[in-house]
Amino acid sequence: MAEDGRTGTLGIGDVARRSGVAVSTLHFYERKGLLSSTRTGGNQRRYERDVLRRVSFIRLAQKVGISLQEIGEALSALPEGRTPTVADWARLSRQWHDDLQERIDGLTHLRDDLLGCIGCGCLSLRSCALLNPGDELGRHGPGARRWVEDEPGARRPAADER
Amino acid sequence: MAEDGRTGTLGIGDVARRSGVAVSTLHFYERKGLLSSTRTGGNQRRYERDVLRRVSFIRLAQKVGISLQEIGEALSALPEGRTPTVADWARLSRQWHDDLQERIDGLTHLRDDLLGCIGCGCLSLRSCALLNPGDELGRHGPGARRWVEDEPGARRPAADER
DNA sequence: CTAGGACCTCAACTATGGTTGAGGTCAACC
DNA sequence: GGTTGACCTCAACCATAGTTGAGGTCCTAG
Repeated sequence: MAEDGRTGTLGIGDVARRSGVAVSTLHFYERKGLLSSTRTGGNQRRYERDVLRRVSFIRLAQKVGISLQEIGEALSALPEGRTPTVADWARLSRQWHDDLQERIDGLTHLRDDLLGCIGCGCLSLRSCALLNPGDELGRHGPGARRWVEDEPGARRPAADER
Repeated sequence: MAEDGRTGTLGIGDVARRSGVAVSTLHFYERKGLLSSTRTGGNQRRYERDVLRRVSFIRLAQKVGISLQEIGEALSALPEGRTPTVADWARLSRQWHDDLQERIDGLTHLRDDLLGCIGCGCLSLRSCALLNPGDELGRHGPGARRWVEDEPGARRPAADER
């Protein structure tokens, strides 16, 4: 379908072409509650133009490393029943901005530690700051909880010590 | 098993406790070729002490956002048949450091764009730098290829235009 | 009025990074 | 020498983020 000049609505193919995401991805986002559409009598999706902004926002947030679930929660916090305003988007993006800043700080910290710590081989030492994580980025499960030395002669923890 | 004082080798439980990763994860890493072990007569794994360094390195690299596959490639590029030296680790970590710096640069760029671009609502404009991606972080498939305006009155591309 | 492209649903499949459980063996302590 | 905890394999399962394909319908242009 080409864009409907009268109603200003878009078919899914239009949205895919104009947003750069695959039709299957739009279906997927809709299943996940990130997008919504109305249907024609023939059961085909019609989108309001604001869907393009939503899709842009989703892709952008993903780049920043935010999961679809979190994105969905943020989007669903938008005022219901009306097209989000610039102010709505700005509020959300400020939140993303802060998250982003945190991630940058975490990575920067990690980078500095990497130079000072692994670079010198102390990856093997229990005192290593990197390996006793502040866990800036530890988003994969409980993750690393404890790291000890593996050099002979250094103090060894008792077997039952955590 | 507690650590073997005579041979200096470690059982999988020791490695798990001391590295902070689950036994199942060590199995998994071994299946993926990231770790290796010898076996006792009773088919139980025995690890050299250097495995702790490898595990630390793997977890660290993951934090930096490197996939297990890439980590495996880097590890397999280590000189064969000998325990990696501090210099080997340093070479690898320098590579990670550079990757990390790139990611930081990308995120920083994104953060600045976020303030200047979404913050002002121009997410909807085709000229938006963010939405015509340099794709610093676009690691999810072909990803966004094209983003256009969705405001009435602006130029609209022909239907067959990409 | 018919051909063909666009669209529909649903199920299955991909890859990553693991975890969980069943069923069985090993080994160390009493 | 038996009990118990640590270990083994293998298969199945979880979540995330989608993609692919089968089988069928819609709709628009010629």
